[in-house]
Amino acid sequence: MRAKQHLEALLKGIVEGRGWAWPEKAVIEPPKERKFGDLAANVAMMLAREAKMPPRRIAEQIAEDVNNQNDPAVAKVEIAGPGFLNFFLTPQFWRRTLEEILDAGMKYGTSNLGHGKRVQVEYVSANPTGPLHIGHGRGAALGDSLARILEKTGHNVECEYYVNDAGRQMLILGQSIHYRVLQALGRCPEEPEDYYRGDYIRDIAAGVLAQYPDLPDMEPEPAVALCREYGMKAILAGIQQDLQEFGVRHDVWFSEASLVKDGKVQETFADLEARGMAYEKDGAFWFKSTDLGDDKDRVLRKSNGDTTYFASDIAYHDNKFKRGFDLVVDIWGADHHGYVPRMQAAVEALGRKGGLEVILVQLVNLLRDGEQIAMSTRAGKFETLKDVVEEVGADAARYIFLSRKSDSKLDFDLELVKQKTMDNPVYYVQYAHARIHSVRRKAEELNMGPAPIKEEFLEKLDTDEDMELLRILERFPDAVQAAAETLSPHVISNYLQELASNLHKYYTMHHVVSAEPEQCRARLLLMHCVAEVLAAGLHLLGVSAPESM
RNA sequence: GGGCUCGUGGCUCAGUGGAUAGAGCAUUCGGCUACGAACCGAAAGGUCGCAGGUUCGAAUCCUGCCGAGCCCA
Repeated sequence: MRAKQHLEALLKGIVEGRGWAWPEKAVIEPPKERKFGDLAANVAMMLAREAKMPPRRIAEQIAEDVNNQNDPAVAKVEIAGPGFLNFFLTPQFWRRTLEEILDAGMKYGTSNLGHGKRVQVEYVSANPTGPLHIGHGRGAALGDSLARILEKTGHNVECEYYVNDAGRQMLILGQSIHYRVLQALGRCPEEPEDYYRGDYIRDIAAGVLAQYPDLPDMEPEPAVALCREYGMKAILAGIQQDLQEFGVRHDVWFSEASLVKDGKVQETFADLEARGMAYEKDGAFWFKSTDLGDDKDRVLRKSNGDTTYFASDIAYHDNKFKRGFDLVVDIWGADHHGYVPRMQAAVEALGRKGGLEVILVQLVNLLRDGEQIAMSTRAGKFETLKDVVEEVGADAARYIFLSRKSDSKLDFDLELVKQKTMDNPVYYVQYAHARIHSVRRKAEELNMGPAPIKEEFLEKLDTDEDMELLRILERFPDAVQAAAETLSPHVISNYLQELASNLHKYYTMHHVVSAEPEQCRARLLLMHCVAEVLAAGLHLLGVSAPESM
């Protein structure tokens, strides 16, 4: 981060000094190979057209200016390939990273990218009709981690769970429970056409019966309503507990029914109509989504007076923006992807174009020893999130979810995730952290502690492996920022993988405790900083950083 | 039939306009009488689904096709 900024400022001055505009697409980034230096700039190539000169000629002129400036951070600059400027920075420059990490501690990597922008992240939002399954876990891990990353980069974040407590599914839930109540009493009720068959329904039925003994003798309609309310509360309480045990935070639990009750849906209808984005036709009320690129207009209120699911969703998003969020991030299952253009159109119709980001999370394929485990809430066959977390642990589950892009489907093999091998990289990263603490404990027994930031110690960090670790540490803020910009936590897990790998290599090649005292203390300082960054990164993923394993 | 997403070594995945495409697993070989071997080193393994196009340069952008998954009709 610091290195990038430093070079960009330097180069900008030079480029503008020569009368060229700094090209928007110019980048400064670590090259693929170490021999090309610490950071490479492609600015000369980007300028070729404007300057009407071959890229290498431009690069030569820039390099000359760089050399004339005698910048203390730049050891040398080379021109290579089609016109890259390859920068080699001084060890002193890289070592300053340690001071930054010591000063910032767990706050290292924090930035003000978001400028306090208000962001809502809505995730999980599963219907309260059954326990969370493994697919919800993926959305949960992603949403929670994104919230942490956005907060670290200067956004003001609020996490929300939308409770779909108003629709037909809730009626079916009530009917399912009622059916099981009657069945438990041996009354042979008629089997509903469509109902939730999971065992948890029987448990809820037993609970509601214990609390309302006269339930079986009530008229069906109030009885089902009672079952519905009781069941929803019970299931929601279970969901909340599962999420808590998974380490996931929601600030607000927002009820769909409250929107309907408060007349928000009608308000939004009126708003859309006033904007010319909705109309009455054939007794129904329509959203004019074709104006915004959808392939057909969508019904908001059917001719029988019922409002659609989409209608309350529009009202819900309207409400979100009215609560003052600058950006709303929704995390949905990929099976809802057909819904995205419609929702985006609705947001645009409300005058909030660009205010909604939808992240689609692909399916999780749950396996055991390579064999697929069937999942279906309705049929009651699924491995719940709770069971999976109990079996493999929250850390391992979260890390697997967050180490892959959310838009590719994921095989989650319970046996592989339990294994402590590189098939399950969470242990690799955690082990690096634990190892450092093990060294620290050993050093403490000998009354050795990390060196202070002083040149006589710092200059002991002079091997290739020292430099490589320093360069990676320096890049952590870049990784956090990239993760925030692309809403991709897997950028962090990739980074941690690389840092851990280099730490393990360092550990094997350079002994700490048995080195001579100044060397030892310098290395303890470096290791301490690596541990801090590992912990900070793992924290962004919601994964623990154990001191021993 | 229309749409969305994906297609990268045997397997799981990074890389989304830059230099000789990277990791891990699996395979083969090597490394603990020094801080934790849940580790490290080395070898081998790829026409980046296929075909065109855009440009100084394409795994990356565009078009068409093939294949997988999902959604809508």
